[in-house]
Amino acid sequence: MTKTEKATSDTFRLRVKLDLCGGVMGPGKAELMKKIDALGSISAAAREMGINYRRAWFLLETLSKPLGLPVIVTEKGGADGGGASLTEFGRAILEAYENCVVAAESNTTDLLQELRVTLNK
Amino acid sequence: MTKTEKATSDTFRLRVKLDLCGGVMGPGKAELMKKIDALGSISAAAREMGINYRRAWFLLETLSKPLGLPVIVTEKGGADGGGASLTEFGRAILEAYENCVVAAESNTTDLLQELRVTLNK
DNA sequence: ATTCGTTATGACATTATTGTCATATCGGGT
DNA sequence: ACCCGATATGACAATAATGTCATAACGAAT
Repeated sequence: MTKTEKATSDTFRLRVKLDLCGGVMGPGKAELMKKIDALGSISAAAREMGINYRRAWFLLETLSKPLGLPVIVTEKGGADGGGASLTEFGRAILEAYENCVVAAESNTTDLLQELRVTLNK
Repeated sequence: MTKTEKATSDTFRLRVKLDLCGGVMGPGKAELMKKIDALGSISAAAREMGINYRRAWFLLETLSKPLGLPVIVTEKGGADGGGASLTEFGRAILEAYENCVVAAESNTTDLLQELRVTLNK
């Protein structure tokens, strides 16, 4: 498995993205934002996810820009070097995304089960 | 807008993909399969979708291969040059996908509406 | 035998996405 | 004054996804 290859599970999965006027929220950005919320910095979140800071920053940028509002607020320097936390707005769309995922999955698990039976998988 | 740029609507959208053991079913492949079902050939379906035959064929391949079963059955030559139609299996996963989309959307429209209000969009 | 529209691939070009490296700035602590 | 760990970007490399062009095989109809 190459370094960038996605680990596709051998099970059936529903994958949900939220397209908010061009700012797309998917599982990756959701995870990133959750980790920022928990860890207080982009760097730490990126490290835990195995992506570099540059990319993490870029993901947040591509989410915020089309919407015209920042999903995080940041500070530079200081004792701990700085940090980042979610804006109220950022938290709102994160929550909305997670709710969507739950709602979507709760209504499709039985459909997936049916299909699994059909395919003997 | 470049030729390959996706036309992102300025509304909120839920996008659903079905990962079936690595064979991924999304809106593009679903549309393709529906058109094949309606038109009886990959070529015609591809034309209507604005993609070339090569790509259409490739999409079906990437869906079938990980699952180990063909989603279409084809024939070459003959009066009309040949054609393609969905297998029972192909029809099953197409239906499952569409059901998933409906189910997912029906439970998330109000969440999206809430978010839309929050963002004044 | 030739034409026609299709399936089926190979080979390559172009574009998009993702990853890497480098550099600057910030501000408290030592 | 310097170090540290963070934000913030630029510039480029590497990989993945998509598009384009070419070619062959097929089989009924003419």
